[in-house]
Amino acid sequence: MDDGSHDGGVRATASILHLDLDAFFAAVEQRDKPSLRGRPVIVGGVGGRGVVATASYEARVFGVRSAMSTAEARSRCPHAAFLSGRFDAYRVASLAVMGELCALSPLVEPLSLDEAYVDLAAPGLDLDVSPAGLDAVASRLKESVHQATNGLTASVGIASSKLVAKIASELGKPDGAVIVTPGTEQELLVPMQVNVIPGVGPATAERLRRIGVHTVEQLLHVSAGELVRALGQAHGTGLFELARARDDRPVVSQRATKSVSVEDTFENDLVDPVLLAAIVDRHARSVCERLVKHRLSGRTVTVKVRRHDFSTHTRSATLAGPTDRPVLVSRIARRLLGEVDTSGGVRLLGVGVSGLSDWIQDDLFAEEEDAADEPLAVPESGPGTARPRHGSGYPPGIDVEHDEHGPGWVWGAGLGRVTVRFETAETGPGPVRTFAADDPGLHRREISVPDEALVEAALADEVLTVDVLPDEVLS
DNA sequence: TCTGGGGTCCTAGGACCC
DNA sequence: TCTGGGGTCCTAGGACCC
Repeated sequence: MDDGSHDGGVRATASILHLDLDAFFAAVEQRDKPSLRGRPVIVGGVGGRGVVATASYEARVFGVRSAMSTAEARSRCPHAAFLSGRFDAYRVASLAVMGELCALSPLVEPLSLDEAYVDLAAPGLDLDVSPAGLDAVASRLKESVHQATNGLTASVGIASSKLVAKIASELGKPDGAVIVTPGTEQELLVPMQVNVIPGVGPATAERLRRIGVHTVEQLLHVSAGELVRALGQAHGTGLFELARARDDRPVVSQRATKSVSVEDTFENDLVDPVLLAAIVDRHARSVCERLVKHRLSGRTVTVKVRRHDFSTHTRSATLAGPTDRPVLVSRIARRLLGEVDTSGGVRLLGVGVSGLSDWIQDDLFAEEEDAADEPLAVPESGPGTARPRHGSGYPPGIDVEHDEHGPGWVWGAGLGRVTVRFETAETGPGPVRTFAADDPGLHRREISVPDEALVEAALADEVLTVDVLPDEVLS
């Protein structure tokens, strides 16, 4: 590759901007409630097991930091205002900020409610990236964020890479802007502690300390091989490059969601299995609500248990096809919970779904209504594309995940036959049967017929999935 | 005074297939 | 009869980020 840049793909111009709102949650509270201005404000969990999400600068003077337990924050700063947070308000403010960023460039990558990267050299954009030009960009942006949010301040870093832009915005805090001239990145990093590099947390810092590394300068003297030995392949080679300010990660605007989860830490440890199962149900419902809202479904259900001693355990199971059904997620999650010893008390309980698909059968139906004359496509994904339907008279105790495409889909596809595959989560694929597609009672009647796989599943209280597939897909 | 909730990515071992 | 190696999927745990 010969594009004039040989520094691990780092750009020749400072065209990546990182914006970070100052003490965001606390700043929104102070903005909306004048009596809090100039006072220490701490937003986070206010219960006995809460932690600090954001401390205002007035509270930081007393040593209060993010991720500190609220109990410790109270002892350090008893006169602070402790607030549990108003996420709707934070979301509104965040959207306003992201709007200003999108006005600056079409390529914006939000990292959280209060942080984002912006590509100042996005295709079609013709910004002045000279030092004077970047100064103007930064001050105009800070001003427009201030306006759009009714008074919030942000810090801005601009550099030739994500790594350095982020470190630069941190240096600018609060309410500042730091522009790093291309070519000077390395000298900026060298005197810093290794933990300024994003990805170097307490565990990595401790491993580095053990090989005598505290600063970036010292990190430069460690070979790639030695770093890989100490930190593993990905982290080792990654850190070797970052220490040299070599970072060619692009700004990526939309990243797909990989998982959805809900968890809850209890004021007191719970032991009652009935209560725990009820909480699993509640979490499963709320996870599925969010899946539906985002038009997603997922194949892998995970239960997370943090026990009285803070040890954390997960159990997961993967279905043949994706689901967004609370009863199914709940059923599996309950079973997984049963595999964990909870007799000593449970501190935290969570339910998550991953292995997400962005399609569900409802999408297909909706499209078909709009384009009824289009040939009906069979989803490439194969099994598990059918939308579940409730109350179809299955044998008691059997939960059917996938069932019955309905006439609009399978029959409209003009196929002569459909294939039904019986499958349980435990035993894998069961019998495969083919039916004439024009039998209107086919699914209901066949599924009601006692079938070995069905009976076994019912007796074992297992999850049953029935995939309805056109012949071509199955073969 | 013990350690939130929502995520992402990585590692390592085993199963399974070619 | 013995000996493989690579790729993919799944599971459990851990580090890290805001």
